[in-house]
Amino acid sequence: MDKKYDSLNKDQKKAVLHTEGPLLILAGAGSGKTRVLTHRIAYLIEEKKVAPWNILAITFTNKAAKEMRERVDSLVGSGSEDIWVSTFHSTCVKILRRHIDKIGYDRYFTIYDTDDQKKLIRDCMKQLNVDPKQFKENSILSSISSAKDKLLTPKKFEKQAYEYRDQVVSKVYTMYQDRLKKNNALDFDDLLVKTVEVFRLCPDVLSYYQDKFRYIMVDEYQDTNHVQYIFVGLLASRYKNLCVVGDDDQSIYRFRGADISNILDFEKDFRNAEVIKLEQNYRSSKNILEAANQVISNNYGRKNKTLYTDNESGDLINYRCLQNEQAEAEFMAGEIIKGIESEGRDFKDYAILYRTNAQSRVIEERFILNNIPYKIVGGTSFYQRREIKDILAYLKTINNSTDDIAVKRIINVPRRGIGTTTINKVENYAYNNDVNFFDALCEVSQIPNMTRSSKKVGAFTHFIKVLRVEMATMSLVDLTNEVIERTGYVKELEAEGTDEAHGRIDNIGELISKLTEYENNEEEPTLNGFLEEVALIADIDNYNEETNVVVLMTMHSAKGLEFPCVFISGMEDGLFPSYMSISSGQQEDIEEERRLCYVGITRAKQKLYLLGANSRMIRGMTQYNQVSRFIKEINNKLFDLEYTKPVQDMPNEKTSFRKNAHSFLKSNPYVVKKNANKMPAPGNFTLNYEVGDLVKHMKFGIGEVLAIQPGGADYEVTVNFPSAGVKKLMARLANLKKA
DNA sequence: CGTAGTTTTGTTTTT
DNA sequence: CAAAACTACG
Repeated sequence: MDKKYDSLNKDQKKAVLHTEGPLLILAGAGSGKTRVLTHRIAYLIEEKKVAPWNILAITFTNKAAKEMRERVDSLVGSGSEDIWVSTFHSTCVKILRRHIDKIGYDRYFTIYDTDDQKKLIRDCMKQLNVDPKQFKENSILSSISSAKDKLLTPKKFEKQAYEYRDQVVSKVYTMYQDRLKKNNALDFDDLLVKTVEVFRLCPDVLSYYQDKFRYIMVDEYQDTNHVQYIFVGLLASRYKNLCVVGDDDQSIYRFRGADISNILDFEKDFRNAEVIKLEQNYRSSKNILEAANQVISNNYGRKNKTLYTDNESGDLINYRCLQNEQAEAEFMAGEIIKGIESEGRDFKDYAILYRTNAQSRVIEERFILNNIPYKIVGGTSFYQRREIKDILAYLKTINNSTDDIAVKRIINVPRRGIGTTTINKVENYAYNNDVNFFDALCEVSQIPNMTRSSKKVGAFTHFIKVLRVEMATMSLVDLTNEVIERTGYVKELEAEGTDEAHGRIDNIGELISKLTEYENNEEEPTLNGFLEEVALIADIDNYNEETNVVVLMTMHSAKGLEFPCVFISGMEDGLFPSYMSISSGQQEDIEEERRLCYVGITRAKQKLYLLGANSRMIRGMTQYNQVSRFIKEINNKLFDLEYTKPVQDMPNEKTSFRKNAHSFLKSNPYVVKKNANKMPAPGNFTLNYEVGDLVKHMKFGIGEVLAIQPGGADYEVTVNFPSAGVKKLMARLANLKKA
């Protein structure tokens, strides 16, 4: 056997060599599970002589899939391109593109994202006269989605809808599903549901894939939902060479239907399943790992395992409660600068993790001010931007005119004088004659009282039809440029002339380059193929750890990643754990948050900061939160108390019952008070300018110094720039030169 | 039909 | 605090 397998530890090796029959690998955080998976695939191909095309590996993100393929490549040399390594969703799309016609769908279906789903649901509610005040589309959407997860068809759902609300949902669900089919569209849940449907209705198709995928591996098994569980079960039922990898402590997608019992009951589902635990952590320092273990030990119903590491104890954990979210951001910026200047760190060594995407804003503002390069992963992603969705809607309309949602999106964008009254008339006509929206538009002359707008509608449908013909002889980039040109989309933005409009134009340029990239990389680039790729992409897929920038993301997005230094921002009750999880009163909700905390902590290799703010602006309201309960679950011996300085002024008496970091630590027996009040000196450098001087800044140009204040290890300099206004800068970062 | 101005609403997390 | 939804007017 090749010596590359010798680098594995005993348990890892056991997992690699166990190739036949069901296998559950309980892989703790940082225990090298990706190494195990890649080596296992290599072993199957090299030593067991399994054909690469007989292997299916399912990962959580496209990024993970790509990485896995690359790593297998470097282990086995070649052949990895024939392995199916992809996410659940892309795997299903691949299967459905070949076989969905067997259950009465068109193989060129489009994929609806959450935005599209919401619009369609709203249309259905309108049609059914469901009061949107009484029934929120979001809650209806999540009911429908969870019904699909459980493989409840509209018919089955109707049968068990006893309550009034369920009956309403049932009506909407039935119509929604019907409209999806008419639009020749599938939503995310459908990708799984329809694949299972194909498998169940067409035994020959199922049989083909069972035989093809003799060896199946599923990563992040703790986050699979019911359909995914059924999907895997169906595929693996013939050979039973199913290897699932997961960690029940890292199950963080319950809100999306993930069912933790899939992993907890694996041994029941597959008798004689082998179970291997990977408990040695190679990632984090002892202190960090111990903190993580302490937090997670407060959960019930876990698989019994304890992570250990041979790594050094490392630094203590830096827990701090700052005055407000601005101070929190400022502190992070300062620490990063310090690390770069005095510890030789790079920007890319740092990750900032938070509970909610909204928290990124303040941090982003601070980083811009301090010239810290950063990248935000998640939130409103590129493909969710209005201008991008608009252009894509044109492409979708050209690609598939039955996609009502896309057509409606662009029918009057840019304005061409087709307003709500016209649209309503066309909509009614479409509904009454059971045709698609675009077809109705084409038959505009049949619709009564439409003399005025029929000309404009005709021009629009003609435009689309022309492009549809031209498409055959054009590249995708040319087609898109043609759309932009002939609609005057960019021209209109130029006329606006605002910063925002220019940003949108830049984004459209970015879309063009993504199209170019797609056309260059793909052997057979098609419009449909591009739209599919776009639909299934997640923001994390574009994250590149090589780029030397600080990365900001939610703890959910950070799963599977690791960084030398990690900040977790917003360690406050009500934010993390979230208000929702506290107020629901359900133990499970808090436990899920705790698992998320465990995920967050275990991302750190060397240095961990847990930060909170005394007050924080949330949705326009200032909130005073208590210290997160998760902080209290960590033994104070692990905190670097030297840096846990007290929060001085409380905002007012009303909030005095809330514990701040200081009073908590004071009342805690573990606390050894050590220089608790000492502020770090302003550092060993001096400023060569003073108040009243003119200074020069890289970005803002020349300005006048209004004030200089010592703050932490640095000076905060207030400068009035004629071009940019008054800015507060950290002296170390701003690199101001006397002018 | 389009616009500007006003009111309401919402936030966990995402393939 | 924003974005979305609504309202009133030309």
